[in-house]
Amino acid sequence: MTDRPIPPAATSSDVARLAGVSRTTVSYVLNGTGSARISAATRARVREAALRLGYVPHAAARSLRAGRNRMVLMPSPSILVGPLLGEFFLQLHQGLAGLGYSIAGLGGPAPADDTDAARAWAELRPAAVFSLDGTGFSPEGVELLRRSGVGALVTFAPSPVPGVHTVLHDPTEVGTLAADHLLSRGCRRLGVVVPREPGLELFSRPRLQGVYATAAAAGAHAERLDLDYTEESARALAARWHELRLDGVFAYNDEYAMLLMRALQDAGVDVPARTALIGADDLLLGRLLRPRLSTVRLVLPDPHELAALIDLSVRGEAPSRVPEMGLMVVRREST
Amino acid sequence: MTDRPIPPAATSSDVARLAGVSRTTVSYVLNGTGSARISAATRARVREAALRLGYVPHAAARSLRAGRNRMVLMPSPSILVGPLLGEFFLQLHQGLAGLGYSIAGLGGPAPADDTDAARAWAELRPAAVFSLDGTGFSPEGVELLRRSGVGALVTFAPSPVPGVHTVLHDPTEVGTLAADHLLSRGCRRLGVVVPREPGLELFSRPRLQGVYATAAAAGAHAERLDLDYTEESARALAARWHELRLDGVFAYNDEYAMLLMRALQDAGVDVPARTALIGADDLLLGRLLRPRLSTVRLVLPDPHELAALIDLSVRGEAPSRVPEMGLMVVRREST
DNA sequence: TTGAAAGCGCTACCAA
DNA sequence: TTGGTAGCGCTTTCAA
Repeated sequence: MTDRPIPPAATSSDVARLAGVSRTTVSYVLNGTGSARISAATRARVREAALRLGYVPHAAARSLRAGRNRMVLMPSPSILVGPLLGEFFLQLHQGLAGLGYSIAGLGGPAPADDTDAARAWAELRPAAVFSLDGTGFSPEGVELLRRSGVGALVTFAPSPVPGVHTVLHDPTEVGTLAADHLLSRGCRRLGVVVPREPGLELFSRPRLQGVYATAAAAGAHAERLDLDYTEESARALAARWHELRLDGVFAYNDEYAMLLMRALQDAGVDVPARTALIGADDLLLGRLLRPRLSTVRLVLPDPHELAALIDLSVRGEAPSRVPEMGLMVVRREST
Repeated sequence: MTDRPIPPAATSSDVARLAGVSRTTVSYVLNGTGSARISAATRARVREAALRLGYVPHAAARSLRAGRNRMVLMPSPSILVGPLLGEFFLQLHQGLAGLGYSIAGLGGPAPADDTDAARAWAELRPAAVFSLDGTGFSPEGVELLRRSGVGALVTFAPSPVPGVHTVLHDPTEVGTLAADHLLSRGCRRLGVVVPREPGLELFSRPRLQGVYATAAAAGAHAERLDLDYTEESARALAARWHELRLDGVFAYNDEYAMLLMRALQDAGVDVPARTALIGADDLLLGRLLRPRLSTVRLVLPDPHELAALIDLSVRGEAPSRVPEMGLMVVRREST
């Protein structure tokens, strides 16, 4: 890190002075607002001056004056970046938060401080907030954000969240599809692998519920199998396999499915003959397992459609429809 | 989405009016600045009014006035969130960018618009920018950000980036360690699996170089094996295995290693007897393979130390030292 | 074709 | 203990 003293940031006044024009003119030229009315020579002088000074407009001042903002906030749960980096970011956030900083980007806050999160975002007066896992969108959070003039709130959720554009995705349905599939393969005693990792409960619980409901409706048995993301835990589970007498298992996702499959095979349990196994998320690794892993695949909505929706909503128009998330069972060899 | 009209955001003037005090007093109370000098009764009235109005301070106005900001920007490459979501976010970004929005959060811009990215961040006048993969930290970008008053720039890189707090991590070293390990296991003809995915080149190329250099120094052979993240590609590679006559392979990471191991085993190539195989990143899945996968493990720096460093740097003090990233070979059964 | 000036919401200096 | 007020950097209306 060089410690050469840094010149203070150039303002539009500095640019104006160097170019020998008024701030008005600078603004017109740089924003192309009244450009047609400014002579080419002046335009060139202003541009040159801006470049020379390394001028960068001050977003805060601009949005303060404009009364609005073109920033879209996309906070994200640390689970999305995997356990190693996720943990790192989470702790980094905590450290910075403790020092009084707010963070825009990876590894969002714990779901605990829900309306705190909303408040932090509201302070930034963004045009939109896209909270993947719904953090910050409690009723109070939504109220707060809307009253702060945030134009569009978007999330993924099983049922419409009031005041929020909800991309419908019912995690229950993942469990339902998996259970339906297992039942159609003749299974009558189902197990559901549920991760013990705390952050995942939000996703795992509904998947479990889906299996329960479907099994109950078909008069089949279903039970929950808690699992740590470790070999030991999987081994312990596999050791109990005889007494469990399960003929079909839905694992939270393909990684947990792989974990269990390995343990079952090591314990001499044949998949799928003895126990059928299906995962979720359709990771490549599922195709590399032997037997190849059946899975429930998620189909994300069209990003461009979503972008257009956000824009529409920010501009105060009511979008006609919100895209949905799709699901499909991919049958391979493990079921 | 309810379409109930939203009241305009409350300002500190609104709070002052409702509480029957001046804006000064509101500011003092809410920020605890001169709190000691404000009567408890007044404090309570102000707090009550703020709550009733759902008042949220306007970060832009505040940082404009204060001349500084407490925001840390952590843009992130979409690779980090996996291929499915990564692709989704990347396209969402593009869509929004096309509509004139700037995005803070997941799935940053392509490395192409490097100084564009820096300019976008500079406009926000954040206290710090932590760019994991160094995007935006070209010499021009750094200059731009520093001149815009950004207090701390942090990144991971193999050698100190001028003007940036660099958490030293030499990806070359990953290749070096892997190659050293393979050589120590008696391998003389090394292969290096390099992903064809474009975003990964930044990381894969140095790892390859590390192997080349180490092999050359030991008088051993090393060659590059391009691989798509698909089964077909791995199968095709395995089919050429006889002619390649390699006795040791370093795969870009554990996932690619798993991909190759599967293909090799399907082709009847014994690992490690015929060819030793080592991955990187120490993912759980490596421990689930048979044989268990050897790997090069990354040891991230202490997040709290990093947070403290950022704070120090923002406050204009020169931190004594920047934490480093560590590496270690984890030997299992595949080598 | 260009400039002067008001004002966005907030904080902090100075006065009362 | 509290209030008046200036000014952060920018855009935009109105006037020249």
